[in-house]
Parts: sequence; structure tokens; C-alpha cells
Amino acid sequence: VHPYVWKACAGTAAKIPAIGSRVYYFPQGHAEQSSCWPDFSAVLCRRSFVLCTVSAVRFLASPDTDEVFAQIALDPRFPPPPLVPVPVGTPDGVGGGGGSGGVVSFAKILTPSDANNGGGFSVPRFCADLIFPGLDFKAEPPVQTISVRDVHGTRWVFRHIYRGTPRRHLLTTGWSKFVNCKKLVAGDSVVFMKNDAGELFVGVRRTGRFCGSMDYVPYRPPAGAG
Amino acid sequence: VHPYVWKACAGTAAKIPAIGSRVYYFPQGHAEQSSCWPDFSAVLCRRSFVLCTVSAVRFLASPDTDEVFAQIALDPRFPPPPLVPVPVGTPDGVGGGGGSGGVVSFAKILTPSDANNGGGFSVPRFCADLIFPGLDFKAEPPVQTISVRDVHGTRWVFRHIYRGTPRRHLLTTGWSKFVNCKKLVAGDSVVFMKNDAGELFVGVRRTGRFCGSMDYVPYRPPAGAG
DNA sequence: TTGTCGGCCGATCGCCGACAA
DNA sequence: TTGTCGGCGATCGGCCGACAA
Repeated sequence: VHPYVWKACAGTAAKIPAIGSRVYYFPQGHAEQSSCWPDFSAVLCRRSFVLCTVSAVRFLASPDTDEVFAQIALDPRFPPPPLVPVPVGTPDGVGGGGGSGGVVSFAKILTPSDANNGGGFSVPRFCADLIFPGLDFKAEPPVQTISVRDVHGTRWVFRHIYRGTPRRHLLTTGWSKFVNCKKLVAGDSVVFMKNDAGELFVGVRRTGRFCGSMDYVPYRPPAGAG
Repeated sequence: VHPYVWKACAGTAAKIPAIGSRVYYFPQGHAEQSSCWPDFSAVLCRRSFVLCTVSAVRFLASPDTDEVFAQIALDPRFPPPPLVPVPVGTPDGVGGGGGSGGVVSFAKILTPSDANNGGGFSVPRFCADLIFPGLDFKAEPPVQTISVRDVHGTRWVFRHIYRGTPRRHLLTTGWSKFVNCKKLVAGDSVVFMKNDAGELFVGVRRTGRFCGSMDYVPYRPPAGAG
């Protein structure tokens, strides 16, 4: 998942440390949020926390739920080992309060009307102006087809129309398929994004009590970074 | 899964050895049909086959596909150990060419019309006479609701009607739901069964190249049969 | 006897403007 | 500006007898 898209999906409250920064790791806190008790036999430390260096960060998304999460590799060695080169294409500063990288985004909580099978999606005016391509307002009605990609790169097509009295922006054809495929319900959020090149992206955030497992999966460092 | 229902689903070509019978086990033949190479470190034998005694048989069905399969535990010791008591309710001789135990069954390969979403199921006359409860032919049309259980015990309800010119037996309401839930397509088969008590059962056989994994799962013998 | 087809009817889907918050 | 509603037309699911293999 591209870090900019990932960040827009996760929201501004999610703070991910930069590679090379120093953090404290609290094994017990980690364990309490896990679905099963992790194997701490390799952690030869009696203190309740460990000073670590962030050695790698992976931005990931669940294939099932589109839920975005990060996998953060920690190195407890002291003094910290020399920093390995950051792979090409991974901007530094992401998640550390850095800039948005030219990506503009807009999130909306789905109303019951948005999530109902029978309806479309009411596009807030600010979202349409900020994110979507401009409509031809001389047409009657102004209408276009927009193509957006989700965090997996899957492409979704929506009919975007400006109609009704008073006039408002709506997504109609294609929207209910998106809602059903993503299993969205009222209260969930969708995030529309546009990058520098004008490409559109869409992410989802869920309200449900669904919680990631935080289980350990071995990290395989990039080639040449051994 | 009840052995009688299992046998009817598997068809007459499936032969399962009785408990206590002597069979030859061919490790290589087993391995060639497995999805991964089994661990044969415990088989201390250089010959290509091992004379075994069938110590246990379990009749199982896949929760996903309803595919029935058997798990056969083999004991290579010689001379054969004393036979443990057969658990109550497991008839001997099942699968060895024995009787049908009062279960009558009828299998039909689904036609395109049977599997189409728009249609019902044409019940062959012999199947209706042999398996289904008798209709009240004085009614116009003769119709009833039948309730059948699949290999998991899940209950399915079908509307059974005798209509059309010429008259024929059909399953209508409830049938397409069954086809969709079981993911049946033309060419697959359904098996209707009736036991001594008049209870109805239904099984499915698939034509697809789907193949069970034949992987090893430890067998836990019934209590008291150690 | 039974597989397939077209007809037909009701349910659902989904687009629409009205209207009010 | 935008959330919800009722209307309504299009589509689809599914029950029917006709007919032929």
C-alpha cells in the first residue's frame, strides 16, 4: 500500500514512528492486545520496557476488510546499529507529522441513506469540488463516470451526477455494488483521495469492534539490507 | 455423519474396509495423491507395501463442499492386536458390500434446467414414488412441503408439487436457495434418501476436479477403547 | 416420462425529485 | 447544503403450462 494512501485511510490520529527513531517497547501492553500470548522467550530483559530502534515499517491492508495497519520491526540493540538505506520510493517522514505529499483527501461517515441498498451516495459539495474532476455544468444534467482504486489497486467505477432540487452531487450506478462488496454499514466511513497526477483512490474505515490480531509474522528485510 | 447416509452419498462404487479386516497399505500411492509429501519417518519398512489391520474408520463430510470422505486408521502390528469393541451404533459390514440398512436412495444428475436460477427441480417419477411422502392426488394441484436434512444435519424445506401437462413431480420453492447455497452446477448430482423412520436426507456429489487433501489428522479413539 | 422454452406476475433494485432539517 | 422519503420504471426471480424428445 502506498504510504500516502495508507495515511489518508488511517486518518490523522494515527502516528507511525519514522525508521531510525528511538521508541520504547512495552511487551506486556503488546501482549494484552494480542489474541494469544506471544512468545517472549527471546526477550532477555526483566524490565517492563525495552528501548528500541525502528528498523523497518510496512504499510499493509487486510485483503478482507481493507483495514489498514502497520507492521513495525524493532531492534533492541544498544547502541543502535547503523541505519540501513531506506528503499527507493519510501519517503522519509511519513507518519511522523510530515506533509501530505500532494494527496488531498476527504472522509465522510455513511448515513443510513448512503448505506441502504436502495440508494446512492450523497457527495458533500466540498468533497466533489476538492476531489472529483470538474463536471460540465452546461449539460443537463451534469454527469460523468469516475474511476477510483482501493488500497488493493482494485478499480471501482461510479456514476457521478449533479441533480435534484436543490442541486446536489450524488454517486449512483456502481455505488451499491461497492457498499455490498466492502460490506459497509451506516456509521462506517469512506475516504476519497486524489494525488498529484489526478488519480482517484478510495479507502474505508469501519466502526465495528473488529480488532486486528497484532500477531507476529516474521519480517523479511529488503534484499541488500542484511 | 451416519454411515448409511454417508454410503448413499458416496455411491455404490465406494468400498470401505470393515474394522478388523486386513489390508495392504502402499505409502507411495498414498503420497502421490497428497497435496504435500507425508512424514514417513515412523514407517520403518523398506518394502513398498505394509500389511495392516483396519483399527478405526470415521465417516466425515467437508463443511464447505458436503464432499464425503473416510478416515481409515491402520495398525501395522503383526500378529494383529485383539479387536476393540465396535462403538454402539456403528453397524459392522458397512461399506464391505453389506445391506443398505433400510435406507433407500435415489441419485439424479442435475440438468441445466435443474441448476438454472430461474427454475425448479424435475423430480423423476421413480424418485418421488420411492422416497417422498405420498401426495394427496385428490387435491388440485397435489402439493406438499417436504423437509430434508443434509450431511451436516442442516434442514432444507422444499415445495413438492405435481402439476403440468403432462403431469410431473417438481420441487419449486426452496430449491434455488439450496442450489445457490451448495453452489451446485449442471452435471453435479443430488441424492435423496429415506430411512426406516421415514426421515428424508439429501446429499450432493460434485463433478469438478476438486480433490481432497488426504492429509493426516491424528485419530482420537472413543473413550474406553484404549 | 422429463428437459427446455416462453409467458407472466410479483418482488426487488435503484434512480428520481420533493421536502425539510 | 444534504438526509430521508415516496414514487415509479426497469430488472430479476421464479412459478406456470406447452411442447417435443
